[in-house]
Amino acid sequence: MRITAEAKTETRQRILQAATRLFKAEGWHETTTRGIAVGAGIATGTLFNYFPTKEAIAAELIGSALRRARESFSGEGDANGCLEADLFSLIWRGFLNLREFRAFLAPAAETIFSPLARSSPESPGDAIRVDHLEHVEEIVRLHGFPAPRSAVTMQLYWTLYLGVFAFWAADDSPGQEDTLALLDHSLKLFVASLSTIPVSTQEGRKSNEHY
Amino acid sequence: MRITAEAKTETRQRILQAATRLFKAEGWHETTTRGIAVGAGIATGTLFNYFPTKEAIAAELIGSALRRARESFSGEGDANGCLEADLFSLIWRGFLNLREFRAFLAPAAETIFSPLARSSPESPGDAIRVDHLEHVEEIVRLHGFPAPRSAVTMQLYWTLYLGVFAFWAADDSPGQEDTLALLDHSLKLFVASLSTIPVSTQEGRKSNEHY
DNA sequence: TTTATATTATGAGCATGCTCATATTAAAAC
DNA sequence: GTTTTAATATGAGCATGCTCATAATATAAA
Repeated sequence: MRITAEAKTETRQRILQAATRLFKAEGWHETTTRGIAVGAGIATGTLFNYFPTKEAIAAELIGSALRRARESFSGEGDANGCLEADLFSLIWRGFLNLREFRAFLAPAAETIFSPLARSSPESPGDAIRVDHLEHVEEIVRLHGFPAPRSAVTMQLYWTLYLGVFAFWAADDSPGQEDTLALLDHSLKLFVASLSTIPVSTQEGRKSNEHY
Repeated sequence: MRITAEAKTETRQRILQAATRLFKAEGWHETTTRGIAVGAGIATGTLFNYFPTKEAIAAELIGSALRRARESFSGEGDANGCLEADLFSLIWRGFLNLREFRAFLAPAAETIFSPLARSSPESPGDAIRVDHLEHVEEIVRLHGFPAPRSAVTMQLYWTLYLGVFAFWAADDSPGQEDTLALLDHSLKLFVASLSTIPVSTQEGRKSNEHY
């Protein structure tokens, strides 16, 4: 047995498809790795040659959905409003792309990128966080704010983002309008915080002509 | 076998003591329920007559530490600064009381009160969240703000609190000064948000003479 | 074609959180 | 003191995420 590169990516795809189907049909906790393996037509052990953990499978689904959202955001040149509007657009696009996963997302994401989980680079959710934050920083910079590299600032952004994310995952209001309200509110706070940096970590104080 | 009320509370205490010792010595994931049972001198099954889950044991430890912090806060009449200072004092007292658990707190709390975990009343961390939020609302009211019952507002508070909590649990800066900075910043945002409520859920707009 | 090698697939097996049928026992009923 | 009863203790056992020794096989070497 050697390489067979395309056979491997094919198996990988079958795993992701089976996992998607089962997560959506049965839920996160109810779906077993054995079940995914059967669905993909492989043995249990083989599954773990492709993904190190069950979480990593979901992280791949989530990550690629968010990647597509990011690409469509940059691609369509959607970055043309004020900072707040652009961040809103980026985040909301992400939610739209994750919509089909919403039902099982909360319990899955709990383990994948809980703020409590010390995010080590090997954690499946870490790449998602890093990618998202990089894009956000870029957008912030494009709007004339100095790079908000302060650990406090970006920590705060991620906290707010996760809060909105968690709320959205459980929001059954029509059109998720409650999430819209929370996202709106959270972004206002974040943008405001860019101009009101704590005294200890002074930066980003000029070029706040936006507010 | 009947009642023996004091024997039961004694066993309960032994469980909590053994759990504390093991969590601190071995860590959250490394500590097994079997180990706790042995440490408490009971059978594995008996453990689950006292606590429904492993998380519930940790939740009891965390909850009672925070309860003591709350009592010392109210007892000593420490509520005498501005709103921001009082919230700071309450939260920081909580951290001080949790200090001995800090090492294993992050992985434990991840499952106990992740924002992603849809908080059902039967979740072990739900009582902790509810108690804390009630106290915060009371403090906010004492400072002349109308009850911030808006779901958005309190959702936002809890998000910020968890963000600070998570940061604190992993913060190894001297004196946890980075946590101090983040907490300061987060509270400023929350207090500011009390006076800048989103248009859809209008409330809390008057009596903002504090800021 | 045959043999060797590197790589992937396999499923029995492990650890652990938790359950449940059964055993045990302290108090009530007699 | 004996029997009955109801609460509690027990540990074998289950489900599941994941591991690892072994089997299988596609390619390279001979």
